[in-house]
Amino acid sequence: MTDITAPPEAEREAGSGGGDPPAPEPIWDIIELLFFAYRDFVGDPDHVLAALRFGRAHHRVLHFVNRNPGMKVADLLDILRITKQSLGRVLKQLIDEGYVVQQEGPQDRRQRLLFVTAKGEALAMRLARLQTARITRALEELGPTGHDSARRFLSAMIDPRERERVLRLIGRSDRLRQAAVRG
Amino acid sequence: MTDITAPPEAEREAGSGGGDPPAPEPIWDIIELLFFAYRDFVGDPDHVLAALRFGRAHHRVLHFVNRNPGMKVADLLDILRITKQSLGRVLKQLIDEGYVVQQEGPQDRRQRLLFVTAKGEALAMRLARLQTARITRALEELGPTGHDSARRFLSAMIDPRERERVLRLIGRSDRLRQAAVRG
DNA sequence: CAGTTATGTCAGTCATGTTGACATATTTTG
DNA sequence: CAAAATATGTCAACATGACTGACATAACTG
Repeated sequence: MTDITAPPEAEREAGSGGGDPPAPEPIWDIIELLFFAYRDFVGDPDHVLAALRFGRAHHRVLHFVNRNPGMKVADLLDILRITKQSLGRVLKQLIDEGYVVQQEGPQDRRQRLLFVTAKGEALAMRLARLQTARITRALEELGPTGHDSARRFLSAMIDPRERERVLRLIGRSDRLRQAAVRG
Repeated sequence: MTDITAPPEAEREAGSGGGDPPAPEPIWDIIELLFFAYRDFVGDPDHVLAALRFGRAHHRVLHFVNRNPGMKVADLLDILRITKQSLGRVLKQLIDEGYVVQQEGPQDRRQRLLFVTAKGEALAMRLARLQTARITRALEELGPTGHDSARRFLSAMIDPRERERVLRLIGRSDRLRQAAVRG
């Protein structure tokens, strides 16, 4: 194990004469670790998806539909922050190949509520377990407070404006899926 | 602050009868937080880059050249894991617009060692400071061990096979840039 | 009924990745 | 030294997943 624990920390170059405030050194380690960690994190599912002729865009859609059964198309667009045209293409493929189904909204019949099929859930869970394996391995290295630290760090990295919304989404999804399992 | 600290943790559904091992519930919170956190993290630079008609690909190249002055094209390809054709396109633009320069290798004259210009460094630093601002804000919420926790978590998320290499790269880049500043 | 909303679709463009083939200069090797 | 290997660049074609703009349909709402 290299010296991960020894902070390089940016020996604040002793601000010599005067002039402008010396502009603190960027936090290079976190910036670069995020790049490499995220690449590996999304790389796991990529291989499985490639075999099915799917890409990351399909994964994102499948993931959030699996997590939020019965969600509206508009909500999905809002979460993913893409246009309906972009969503349309991948959603159509997921529907055509039997991973997702749409169902008329019971109150508002304009809505096409989204659900994963058994096949869709199986794939979503398979991909989630791949990513979970990596996360579990990582958290085990960090001791009992690891999960909490990671969660707090990542939450804090989200725009304050949307943080609430995201945390609410994550919590709500948990309850939704529980209900779907029991129902 | 919502209940970030209360682990939803996946009430391991008490494995009823028997059959297959019940396949533990995925770690949904970290999976989704990574998605949202990373999106915001790369979103900051995107706005600045868009104004210059650059994209993320340009950012990555500029970043690593700034961090590793004098690096070989082959090393950059290896870090980014893209093809030379993909690199070529964005690198050419960065060179044409005066952000990066190439210099013949002193030992091996086939090599085109890469350096940022003053203009290139200014942009790279500006983007890094944007990301650093977000990271700083996040780490401040986590107390004194925040930086270390985050670093250890992200390191652990990287493939064990390449972790060493990445950590060495990060450490070496710090020293290289220090030398370039003093030199 | 008129206007708004939820969704879908067609067409064109852009950014960024890919393969495959080939070119050029330089170093290394038999 | 000639031949092979290496470092880099470039052309062409293609895939994915974003985008904008325009338009269509059905259903809800006032």
